[in-house]
Amino acid sequence: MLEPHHPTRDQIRLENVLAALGNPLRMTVLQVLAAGGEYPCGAIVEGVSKSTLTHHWRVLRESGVINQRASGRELLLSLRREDLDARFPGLLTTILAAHQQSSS
Amino acid sequence: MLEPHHPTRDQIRLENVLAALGNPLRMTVLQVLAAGGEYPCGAIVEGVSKSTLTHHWRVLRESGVINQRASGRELLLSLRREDLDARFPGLLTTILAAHQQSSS
DNA sequence: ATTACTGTACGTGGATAGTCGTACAGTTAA
DNA sequence: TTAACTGTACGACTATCCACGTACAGTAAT
Repeated sequence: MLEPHHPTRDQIRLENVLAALGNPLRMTVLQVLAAGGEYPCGAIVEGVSKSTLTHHWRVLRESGVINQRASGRELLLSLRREDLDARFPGLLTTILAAHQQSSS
Repeated sequence: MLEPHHPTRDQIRLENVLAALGNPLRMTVLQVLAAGGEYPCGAIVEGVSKSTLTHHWRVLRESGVINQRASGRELLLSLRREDLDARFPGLLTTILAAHQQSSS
């Protein structure tokens, strides 16, 4: 399977990250991936069609939030925590904490 | 002039805040207001029509980012820093720092 | 009262977002 | 080699976003 395009660390733009996370489905994905590890595309969100998920993977990938790595017939998703922490220190941690706050 | 509707502190939703700031014009507004104080609508951004600005003021207001207060024939805009800091500790500071990082 | 000023409301048009179904490419298993 | 599985590509459709011009309401100044 072809490796999709990812922005380099320096190409990650704050506005794209915020816009990507300004969506409930994608915020949920962030929360799942924040625990660490890799997940195939189909193992994160339920009740949404495959083509809809593909759309959201693209938004998250092109904004620099996630990485997609081919493995067999799966694409494994993971959070680009090191890159995001290096580019915008504290941002991810603060957003995740705010989301916990918000959903309680 | 009629006071427009603002969400209460508890009604502020993280996703709305992130979506509001995931736009270059509105991020610029945040940066201006972050210095503190109140500004009339027409004194923040140039080169955009009044009706376009009204649209962005609504997005920022309804997401809970800004306050609009009537004063004479002006509406004074200010950042809802206390409310945002109370609701999402550190979020605003981190985003502003990230924006400085991003624009350099 | 009349005029000027500040900003919103409303309608419009083009662009983008979000959803889906179908079709297809690549990989693995039978 | 066939069949099943994972996910993307593409096109369609609806809804929302973003920008604008025009019209109007409220306030202040003349």
